[in-house]
Amino acid sequence: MEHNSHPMEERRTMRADAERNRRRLLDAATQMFCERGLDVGVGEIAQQAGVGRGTLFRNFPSKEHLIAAIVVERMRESIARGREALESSDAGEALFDLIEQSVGRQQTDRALFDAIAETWLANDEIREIHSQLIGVLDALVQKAQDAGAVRTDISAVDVLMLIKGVCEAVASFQHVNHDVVLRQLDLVRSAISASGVQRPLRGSPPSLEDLEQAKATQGAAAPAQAATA
Amino acid sequence: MEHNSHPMEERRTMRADAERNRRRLLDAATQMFCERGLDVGVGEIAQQAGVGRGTLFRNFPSKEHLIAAIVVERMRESIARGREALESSDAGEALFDLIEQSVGRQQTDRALFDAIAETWLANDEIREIHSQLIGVLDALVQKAQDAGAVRTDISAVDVLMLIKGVCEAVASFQHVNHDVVLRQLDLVRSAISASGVQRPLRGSPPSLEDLEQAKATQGAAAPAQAATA
DNA sequence: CCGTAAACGGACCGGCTGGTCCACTTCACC
DNA sequence: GGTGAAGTGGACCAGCCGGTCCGTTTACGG
Repeated sequence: MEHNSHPMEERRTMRADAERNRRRLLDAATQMFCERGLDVGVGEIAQQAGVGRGTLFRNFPSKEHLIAAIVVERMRESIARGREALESSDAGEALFDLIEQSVGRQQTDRALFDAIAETWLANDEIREIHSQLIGVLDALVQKAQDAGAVRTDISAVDVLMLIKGVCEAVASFQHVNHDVVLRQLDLVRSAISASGVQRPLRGSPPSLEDLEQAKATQGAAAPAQAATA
Repeated sequence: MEHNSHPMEERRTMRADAERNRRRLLDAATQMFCERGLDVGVGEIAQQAGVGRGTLFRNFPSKEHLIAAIVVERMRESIARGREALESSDAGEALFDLIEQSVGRQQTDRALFDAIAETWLANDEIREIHSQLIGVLDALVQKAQDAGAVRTDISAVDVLMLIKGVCEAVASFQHVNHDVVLRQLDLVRSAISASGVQRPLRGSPPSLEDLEQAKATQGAAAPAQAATA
């Protein structure tokens, strides 16, 4: 037995040190990406994790795979927090809290959302998880709307974009005073809350497809285009 | 002519072809940065402009200088549009329009705001222009507040961050359906409009200094510095 | 026209990046 | 403890990047 597990199965067990190193890599990379953006070098990451570059590339076939792994991990966490929020009795507050939490977590994380945006189509796993995330958010928004806390003409995608907006705005003026962030969050709250709605939003509440389809149309154009002078 | 102009003065006149090439470079770079982000190579830019790399580097001592030049140009345009908006009789609408315009212009421009964020401290000229921009925006917000269209507890910086947020959110999910953008703009409008204010914003209206000071604390790490000029 | 300084462009450079390879170490099972 | 496979790490590679240099071309005043 002993090599009992079929070799064709996914790796059954990793050697303890291997697993530990993988974790270290993930942690170091997460931290460094968050602090310094997506283009920190793999060498630096490996060093920070206390392993050699070879180890990094055995665990993650390419830098992109590493990024993808981190993104997946983070999104799983987000989904978990979303599910938790769904349990709350006050859906409105739960939603606002979730938004605030998300921004707070990403506030110092320059790169994570970037990574999602850049890789989400490239990787099936990420697509899948992303749609789960939207699903949870959608349920929460729905619940908050039913509770009368949130205006009824918005969708989870709208909310997601608001969150991303705040994250990005904050990130790009690095380390703004925390008050500024709180104010932005208050403004978001004011934007989506049910009371004080004066005019309906243009268009109709977008769904996940509205993002994916859009992305597809321009996927081809990216690398091409020679000069033509 | 007289080489009348002192040689130490700024270049008085450029040779016609030189000026034309500079313009081409600027245009090509603007377009490419907007479409494909800040890390398109200088070679490609030069090629697209139909000149050699040498020409590029004579006009702009480094890639960063090129970026800075573009940013300055764009910001000047923004300021002009802001001044125009100030003339309007309906300050509220003028402000909303300006926001919508700004987002619209940047919608396909992945990189411009990035560039501002990354270079604004490094380059005195950009700092100066940026503060002018805030000034104009401030006047407009003020006027809209006096007209009762905009809630009184926000500042130009708040508005700027909102604009940036929408731009970034849109940019990172590249080419989202235009409806989604309009909805975000409506949400912003709803957030900052005077009617329907339910609760005051936390903290106090931030000023330009709140951004700069924040930036300064971490400025040490910046890449600039060598560029004395 | 002609002379010349300005402008040009692309060959070239050093450095850095993501990614590969393989001699060596370590774990885990007997 | 012995043994072999799994795991390791750093030397190494190719390609790309921003930036320089210099022989050639071009605009433009006379």
